[in-house]
Amino acid sequence: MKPRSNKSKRTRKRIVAKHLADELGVSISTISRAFTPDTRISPKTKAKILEYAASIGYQPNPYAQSLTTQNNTIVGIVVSDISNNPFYPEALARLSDALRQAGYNAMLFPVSEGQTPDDVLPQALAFEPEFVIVLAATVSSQATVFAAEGGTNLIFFSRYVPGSPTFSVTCDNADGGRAIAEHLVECGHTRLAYIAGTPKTSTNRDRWTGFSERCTELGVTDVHKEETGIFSYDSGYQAALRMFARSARPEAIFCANDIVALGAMDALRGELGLKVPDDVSVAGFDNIFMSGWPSHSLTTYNYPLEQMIAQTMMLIERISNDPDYDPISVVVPGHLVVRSSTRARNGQDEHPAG
Amino acid sequence: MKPRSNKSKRTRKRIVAKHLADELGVSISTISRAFTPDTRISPKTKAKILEYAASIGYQPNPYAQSLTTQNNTIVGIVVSDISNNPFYPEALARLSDALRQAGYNAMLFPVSEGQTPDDVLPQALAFEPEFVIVLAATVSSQATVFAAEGGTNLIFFSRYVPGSPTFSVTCDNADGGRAIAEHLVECGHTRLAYIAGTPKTSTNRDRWTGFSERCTELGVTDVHKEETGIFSYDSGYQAALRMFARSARPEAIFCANDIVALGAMDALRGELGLKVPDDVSVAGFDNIFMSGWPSHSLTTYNYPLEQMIAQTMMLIERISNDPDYDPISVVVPGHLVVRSSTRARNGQDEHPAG
DNA sequence: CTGAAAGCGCTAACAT
DNA sequence: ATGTTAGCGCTTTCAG
Repeated sequence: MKPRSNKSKRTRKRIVAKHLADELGVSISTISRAFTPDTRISPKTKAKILEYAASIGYQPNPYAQSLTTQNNTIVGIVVSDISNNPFYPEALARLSDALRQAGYNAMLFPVSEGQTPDDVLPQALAFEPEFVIVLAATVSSQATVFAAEGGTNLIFFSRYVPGSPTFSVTCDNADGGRAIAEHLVECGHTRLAYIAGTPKTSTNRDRWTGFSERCTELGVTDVHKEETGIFSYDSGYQAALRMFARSARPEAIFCANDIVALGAMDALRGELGLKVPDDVSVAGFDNIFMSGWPSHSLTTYNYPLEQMIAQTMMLIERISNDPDYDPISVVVPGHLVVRSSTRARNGQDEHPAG
Repeated sequence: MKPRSNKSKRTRKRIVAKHLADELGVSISTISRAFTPDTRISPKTKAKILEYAASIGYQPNPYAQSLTTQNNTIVGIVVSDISNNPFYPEALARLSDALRQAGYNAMLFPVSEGQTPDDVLPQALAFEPEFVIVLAATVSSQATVFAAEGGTNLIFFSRYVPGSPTFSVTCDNADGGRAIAEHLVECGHTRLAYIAGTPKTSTNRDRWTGFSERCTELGVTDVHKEETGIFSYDSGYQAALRMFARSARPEAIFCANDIVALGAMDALRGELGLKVPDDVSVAGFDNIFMSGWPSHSLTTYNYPLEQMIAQTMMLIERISNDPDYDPISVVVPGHLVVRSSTRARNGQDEHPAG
């Protein structure tokens, strides 16, 4: 975190509070008060100062502010495998936007290849942010403790650490798995299959759990699980090929996410010459924008990104107002989006559930 | 940029240099020297300090550092319409990764709906970053001046401001347009069309210019230009429908980017029942990962993201070492990627040009 | 090679 | 309502 050499261009002259004070014939404190809410200052002088400041482009130095007030506007965002799922970048974009609108500044801490979130978390903690949002990654409980000691709240977005008392905002993955199970069974399918994503992730685990449990409840026991190493197009593609190379072919496939589903679908149609949904139904999870394209028109479970962002911001506000607010897991439900990749029964069709 | 209320959890006790000084029986200055390169300090004490610091997780306060040294590690990244093109998020992710590896910290400044980059740039400038990278957006020359006055270097990524002396790193859009033109003509097409993207962008303009100019050079004069308001799937979809509602249908279409091309392709195949490339050839620009999917297998021009990031980092290093380095425009060439959305002639096929 | 002292730009008591 | 003073945690002369 050490400052870099920064030879000034010409003679970079920064405008500081003293300049305004001299120019307007007031003290430096008064300048400060004009920029600090809930402080005693006459509206007249405040207006005068603000106006002059705007005209010359003065803004209080945030580093000095942080130093004196002992707090700052920075929220760290730790992200990993961002380009793997087209949904993460959007989450990142919206999150940082929401943060900015709430007066925070998002600082990005990408986890590079070969690194773990634990490697980059300290860098984020150096800025002593009130919050660090961990997006699509897991962090050791060790690191969690470090953060807590520094007074930083870790918020897991779209992931959670089971058993560990941390803040998290996730999609209701189990409910999604259940919804898909119901839908496929309703379509009349009895030989089902699941194509998995990254094994150790909570998303993968919970989607499978919800799916298989609901299947059992509905009396469907022929549910195959096909493992893959990772959430990816190619994973889905290869998994589908493997499954259909066997004799017992499924009638319907639920994929761990849309990307995997899209891959599976392309393998089924392109490589195996099967028709979707006539020969096999395919469903995904996330409802990424490509899933709505006519080329795939994928049935899926909508990932409630908007609400998750909103919940995250609410959480941040709550914690900010009450530092002793206890860790909670916010689980946001999504909804089924039926398109034409699953066999429609009785004229049932696009059924916009939300 | 004003600090937010931040009541401490329990009694948040930050570790500061004085603590180490007391504990190790040295002065604060010595602690500082242990973390500052090129300073006189005995290797022994330095090692002792660094070791102890690591054990208790001490890091110098970056705010204090910035205040005293008058420089910082922050690089602002101004981004807009990030979710419109799946390529931007990747650029963002890689850029911030590269920055971090170079010792910088990426701070995100998203341009929200209804805002312009000019609205958020001041927020970035408040942190007095040495650099602000402007991604996929344009900034008024007015704002450019403000930045320069504060000593901040603006670097346009994937955009440039014609005529204005600024730093920019762009893809060779004109070359790409030319390459596609050559390819389509080589395929034997004579009635060509271009589906545009966001009108005022340099990417859209340059791709069209290169394309149309090369067509002319090659003696092909029947080139239609179909405008759209924006780079999007739907733009491509609708534009294709409009074009094919007319009597003079093109034989080949070059789309301003892959997203537009994918939309056009789906309209052609799904809605109009045409075959690609048998009835019409379609080419895009960017080579986003979906373009390689079997479902579309789109011929395109590879966007040299990797090299552009590398060039950007080189630029940053140069400017950092020589603050009077004059503004330059770095233009990075990509290469043609032929897939099966364009009619192959003489057994010509996937021809990996890079 | 190390310590003491000054000061970066600002905010927050404390006076007035 | 405004000015004065004392730091925030660090780096950097300047002494030694």
